[in-house]
Formats: sequence, C-alpha cells, structure tokens
Amino acid sequence: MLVDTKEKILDAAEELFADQGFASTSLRDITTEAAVNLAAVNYHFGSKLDLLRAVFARRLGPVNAERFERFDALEDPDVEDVLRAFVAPLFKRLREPGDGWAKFMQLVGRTHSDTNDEIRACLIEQIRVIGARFAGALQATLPDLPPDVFSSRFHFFVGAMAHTLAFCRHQDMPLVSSLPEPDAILDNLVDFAVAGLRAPARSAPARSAMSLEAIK
Amino acid sequence: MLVDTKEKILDAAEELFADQGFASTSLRDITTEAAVNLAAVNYHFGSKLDLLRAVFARRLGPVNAERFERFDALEDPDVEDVLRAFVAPLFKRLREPGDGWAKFMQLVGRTHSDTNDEIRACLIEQIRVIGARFAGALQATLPDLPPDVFSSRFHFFVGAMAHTLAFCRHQDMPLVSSLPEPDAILDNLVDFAVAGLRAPARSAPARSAMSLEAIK
DNA sequence: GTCTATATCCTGATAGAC
DNA sequence: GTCTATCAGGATATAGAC
Repeated sequence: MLVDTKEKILDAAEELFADQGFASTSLRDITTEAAVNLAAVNYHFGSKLDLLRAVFARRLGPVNAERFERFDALEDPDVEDVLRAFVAPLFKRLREPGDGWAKFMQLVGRTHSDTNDEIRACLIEQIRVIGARFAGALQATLPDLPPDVFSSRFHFFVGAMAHTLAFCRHQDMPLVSSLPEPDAILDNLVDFAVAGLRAPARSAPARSAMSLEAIK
Repeated sequence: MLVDTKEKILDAAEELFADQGFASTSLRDITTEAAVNLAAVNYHFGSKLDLLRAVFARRLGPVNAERFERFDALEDPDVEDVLRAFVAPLFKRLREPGDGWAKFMQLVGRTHSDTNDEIRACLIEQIRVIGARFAGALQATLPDLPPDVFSSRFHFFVGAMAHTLAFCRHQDMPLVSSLPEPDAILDNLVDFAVAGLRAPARSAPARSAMSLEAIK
C-alpha cells in the first residue's frame, strides 16, 4: 500500500513531534513507530523539514479553508465574531474522536514559539495569509485603538492562544490543578481576549506622535 | 583568567541559545564565539544542559529575589499590583544598557514553550516557586472567579507574557508593523491582562458541579 | 515502492599532556 | 585551568539491489 505508508508516516511524525519535539525526534523514531522503512521518509517527503510541512498542511488545509469561509461570511462583525471565526475552526476539531487533533494542536502551539527559525517557518508560512486577514479584520473592529496598542494586544492574544494549544493536552500543568473542557476553554479564551482587546487605551504619557494622531 | 572564561561562555551561550535555539546550537558554536577551548564548557559546567541552567540562574536569581521582595511588600493588592510585582522586575531590566537582557528574555520566552521537556524543565524549575506564589496572590485578588475559569485565564496571561518575551526583540514580526517601547509594552500587557482577568464570568451552562459550588 | 547497507557528517563528552 | 586529540554514538540522506 503506497498511500497508507505516507499516512502512517504522517501519523507517527505528528505524534512524536508533539510529544518529544521536532529536533528530539529522529527519522528512525518515526519509521519505527510507523512500522515502515527508514528510506520511505525521504522517498515520500524528501526531507525531515518537508515532512514537518506535510504534517501541518494535512490538517491546516481544511482548517484554514473554513476560516476563510467564515471571514467571507462576516457582516459588520464585532470583536468576538472575528475571534471566533479564527479560533473556532481549529478548536471545534477537539470534539472529533481520537486524540489526533489534540496532538496536532499541541504541535502547532509549541512550534509557534520554537527556538529554531527554520522549524518555526514551516508553520508560519502556512498561517501567514489567513493570519494577516485575521489581524486586519480584528483591527477593523477596534477603530479607536491606537495602532501600536492594537499591535501589542494582538500579540498578547496570539501568545495566549499558542500557549493554550501547546498545553491543553498536558497532564502536569506546573502551577494549577486542572483544565476545563475544550468548549469551555474556547469560551474562556474568547471572554478573556474580548475584554483585553476592548480595554480603554491608556492616556499615554509617552506615546508617539503618529499614534496620537491615529487616535484623532 | 578563570572567572572570565565562565562569563564569556555564559554570554556566548545566552546569545546563541536565544538566536538559534538550544538544540541547534552546538558547544563548538559557543566556544568559538566565546574564543575559549571546547573542553572548558564541560570543565566549568559539566554538561550542555547544566550550562543552560547556569544561563538562567545568572539573571533569574536577582529577578526572582526582587519579585519575592515585592510580593512581601504587597498590602491588600488589586489585580494590577500583583501583575506588576511579577512582571516589572524582569521588564525593567530592558532599560539597562546593552542587549544582554533582551536576549535573555527572548531565550526565556522561547524556552518556556520548548518542544523538549528536558530543556523546558531547566527554566521551569527556576520559576516554579515564585510562579506558585504569583498564581496564589493573583487568585486572591479575584475571589469571585470560578477556579477553573481563573486557571484558564492565568494560562492565557502566561502565554501572552511568554510570547511577548520571546518576540519583543524580533525585527520581522510577521503580521504587524512595529512594536512600541519596553515601558509601553509592559503597560499594554498589564492593561490587557487586567481587563481579561476581571471580565465577568460566563453564566456557564456546562460548568462542572464543583466549580458552581466554588461560585457559591 | 520498498528494502539493505552505508556514506558523510556532526554531536557531546573525555582522557591525558602541559 | 587550559589545551589537543579523540572516542563513541547518532543524525540525515542516498545508492543500488530487488
């Protein structure tokens, strides 16, 4: 079976990358777990980095397609509408059977802050376009926020989301006891982000002239 | 000079770990950059992981000491007081000359979400105690928040902070133009987090019995 | 397409002279 | 404390038989 070999490699790579990290997982680990030959990875994918790209593309393809559909359907959205259009298409996959999506989301969250730029780029290049659309749509719902303040707050939200993805599957959270259900996590994230993004802008004693101009 | 060799290794390791990541930086990279002999790393630090621990300990020691002092001095604090007691002792170091602290903060932010548990543990073990105190003090300022909601929101804040640390030194932010000054970043983070943490709790249609009980 | 065998390189760590 | 030289192992990638 040729197509099965590719899928078996993708499944094993996804799980091992999520559990041990990309750099700490060898191709031997993957082919052993998948019960395929070592050389099959290079035959089907070309390189280890291309395998990582394929892992992201398999699940991010449908997710990003749904995100675009939801953005297209938005009419005069508020902050929460835009946030949910971006986040829900990913989080709702947690309701599917098996833990494949949970592992994938952990991998996404961790790779997003990876220390190695080459590895991080494999993910970033697949969310750059949808991410730009998301940022633009979100900023449009916050017209009174100075651009640099929006910029900061947008990154706070991205960080909160990435961290949630990276650790929502984690058993041993260091500082707290336990985490709520997937749907509750999404609701909590949206509530938190909506309030944070809509907080009144500081009177800004040391804000730049350009930003002050943007306030009008 | 013996003490200088240790410092030179620490400086080079900090910079290279922050720029390329721990796994992608070899001891040869470090000793070349530091202009010391390869064997000096194992002589002075024992292993590569122990070197990483030493990099964290050097700067986190004074920062955490100041955090404890500020927590001890708190009297009937609100959410913002607790947040600043934890965050300010680190962020204020950005005002010191040179970019050593900026590199260090980037390393902290990235290591916090590292895909490899062994690497992440080198950092976590040095912030576990102060982190637990921070979480406890913060929760005390939000007595009306159900514990599981607080738990989620606390992690959102941690993610926002880690992401900010990891990328505040980054030139090429993918989605936005530029980032404001260090002091403004801290103010923005605090404003965002205070609003997010104090957002009213959702009426909770599917909350667990224990959490409902905690609301009382 | 799948497999074995291997090329080529780089890693962290160390032994032992100075 | 510092250095040279090297060990032992693991990595990715590939050549070539089947």
